[in-house]
Amino acid sequence: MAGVKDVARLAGVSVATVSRVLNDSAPVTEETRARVLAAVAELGYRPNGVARSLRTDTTRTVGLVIGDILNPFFTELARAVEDEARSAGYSVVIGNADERPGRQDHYVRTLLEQRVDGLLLCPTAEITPLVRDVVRDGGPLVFLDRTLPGLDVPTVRADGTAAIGELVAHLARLGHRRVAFVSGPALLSTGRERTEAFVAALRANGLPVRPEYLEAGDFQAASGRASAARLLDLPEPPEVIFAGDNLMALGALDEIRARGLAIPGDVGLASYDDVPWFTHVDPPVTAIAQPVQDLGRRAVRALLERIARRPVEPEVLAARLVVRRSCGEPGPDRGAEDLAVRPLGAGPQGGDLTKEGSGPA
Amino acid sequence: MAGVKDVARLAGVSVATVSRVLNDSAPVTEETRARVLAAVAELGYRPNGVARSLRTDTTRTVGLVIGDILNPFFTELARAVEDEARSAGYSVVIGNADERPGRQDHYVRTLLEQRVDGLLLCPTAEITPLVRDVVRDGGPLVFLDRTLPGLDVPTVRADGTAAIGELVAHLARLGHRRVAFVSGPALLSTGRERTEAFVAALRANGLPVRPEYLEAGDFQAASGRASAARLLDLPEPPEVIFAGDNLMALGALDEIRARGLAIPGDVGLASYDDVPWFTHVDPPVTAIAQPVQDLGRRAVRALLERIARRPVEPEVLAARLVVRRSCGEPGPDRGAEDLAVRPLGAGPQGGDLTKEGSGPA
DNA sequence: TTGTATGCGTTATCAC
DNA sequence: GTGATAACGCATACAA
Repeated sequence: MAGVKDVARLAGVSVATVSRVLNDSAPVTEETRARVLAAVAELGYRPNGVARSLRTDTTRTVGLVIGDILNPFFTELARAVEDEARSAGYSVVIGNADERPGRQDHYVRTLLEQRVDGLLLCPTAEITPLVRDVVRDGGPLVFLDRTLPGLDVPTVRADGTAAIGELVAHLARLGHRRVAFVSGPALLSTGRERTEAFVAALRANGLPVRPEYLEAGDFQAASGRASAARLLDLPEPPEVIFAGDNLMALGALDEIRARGLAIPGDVGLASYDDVPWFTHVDPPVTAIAQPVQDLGRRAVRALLERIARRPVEPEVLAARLVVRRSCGEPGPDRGAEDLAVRPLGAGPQGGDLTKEGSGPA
Repeated sequence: MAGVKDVARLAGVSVATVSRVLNDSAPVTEETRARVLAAVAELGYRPNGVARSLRTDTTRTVGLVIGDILNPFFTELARAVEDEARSAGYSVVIGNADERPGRQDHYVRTLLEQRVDGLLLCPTAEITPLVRDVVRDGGPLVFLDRTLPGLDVPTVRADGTAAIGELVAHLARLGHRRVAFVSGPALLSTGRERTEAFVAALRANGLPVRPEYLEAGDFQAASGRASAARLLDLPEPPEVIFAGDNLMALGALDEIRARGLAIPGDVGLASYDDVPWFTHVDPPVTAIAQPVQDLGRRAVRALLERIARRPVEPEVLAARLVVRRSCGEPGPDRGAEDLAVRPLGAGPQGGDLTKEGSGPA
């Protein structure tokens, strides 16, 4: 493959001049510039990014380690991160931890060895020694979506406390008293916080807090299904199951369907995370939507600041409740107006409506 | 950051020995090896992959350019590719073309400059000059999911001809005669082939082929919605709309719901691609499932062969029909047994059942 | 078994 | 405005 040398020879200039033209790092005669460009085109020269990175000690690349690439929340997040990074001239290398600390470490290590300029990490449950090391080293690092306890790292995340409060109040208003929650891993901020917010909301609304209604899942569909099964097998099963993320909601849905139960007649369902297909489930699923685009955008901006060695503040965005009809909300069994029909890709946070499904006027 | 030199100095050996220990590329005394490893640990040394790649002319990295990261088909594919690549010691860098030739080229260029060892490309509709160049250069390249006409590149893809034939026969048996198809871009093999198979199947089943029932979409949700709108506005609208991919099916679903139409009463719906939530739509969506895992796995294997400079044959896998109830299939309106409840992540091609939803015995 | 020295392709420093 | 050359961090050919 052709290198700067070949280009230089063909254009009758030095390698230094070629480099100057390619990076316009110094003034060059219009004529020589043309000759160089012609040579580049003729040889089909493609600069060697590896060599360039070695020399400049920068890769114009950031790493993004997500929890689970099959989770629509994370793919939307990845999409947002990529858009923002690209517009800043950075490439994004995605690593899929699959919610496994081992995999996470694999990618963190790989990305670090690839010398990415910065790292966006949605940490898995455990604080691994590697992550601790990386934090200590002080390289550009931003936690996204999740925090880890006791680690001083700038974090961009959403807070669902208020939305969960609204949801529980909403359920209470609908007359429900037995509400169960399938949480994520307690070691994860997103797991712990949602549980705490849920319990607090129960208390605030005068609903009983029953330990057997607090299931511990792992954000994957299978655990949602297993938890739903245990809840439904209880002598006194809950009236509503609130899943801690969209995959566990899918799992719960699987279990409910498999038992031939009706929603919300036999059991209601609500979910943390909103995904496009929730509007097409029968009945449409009441959910809490995170500001995914914003999360991604801000995380990239924060990381770029860190890369520039500037300090950044943690950012906490608010999630919001989207009322549909899976919890026994009043409204027609089927209708046009009460189904959110938002353009896909616009993301859940577009618009300022906080309620859907109020039915025809 | 610490380099081999520092490690060498601390361990009291030469840089060559350090390298030998780290890559065990040559025999080293157990004792010196221990000293080196100790030094590595003490310094928290992380090898510089950039320098290594420059020296060895290999990055142990492959590029994967997908059509759209918000499309579950592609994320499942990416997942499969990553798994297979990782087990072969390769990292995967994902680029999201967003179905735009410009973006595709951006990532192809970036990946090439990053000197990935091989490239997996799901080409967008147009043959761009860049892609033509890359093909001509003859580097390790494999097309995945889609082919481009007139380009001699090894391709791994699924063929839905038989499954589409089955679907149309299925619809004919249900008594439908007016069936419309929303295709992907005609420039894409996946767009063209599905259309051709559809038309051929109509003829084979004695159903009329009406030009106004052939809509041209672009594999994105918005186009599915627009196409559905046009079809439903026809003086004689189709009885069933068959969407060329899952996103256009989602768009069509949006439009149908927005009009307050009943499925399958007012209009039936079928989709190419199967996704987990199709089982939870009301009614569950009849679909054609692609062997996504296999596609990803085989593509990686093919690429590794090309990296090793060995020739590979194109691979064509079969898609299969999954009958549910969105086309007026008989069966209860709701039930446990007729809803596919497959573990998420196992993927649509697990098992050999070709029908779901036959109802209780 | 170990050490020395060269070069990978580029950018940047310094002279001219 | 341009050219010669050192250096980036590592792997390896060759020497010992």
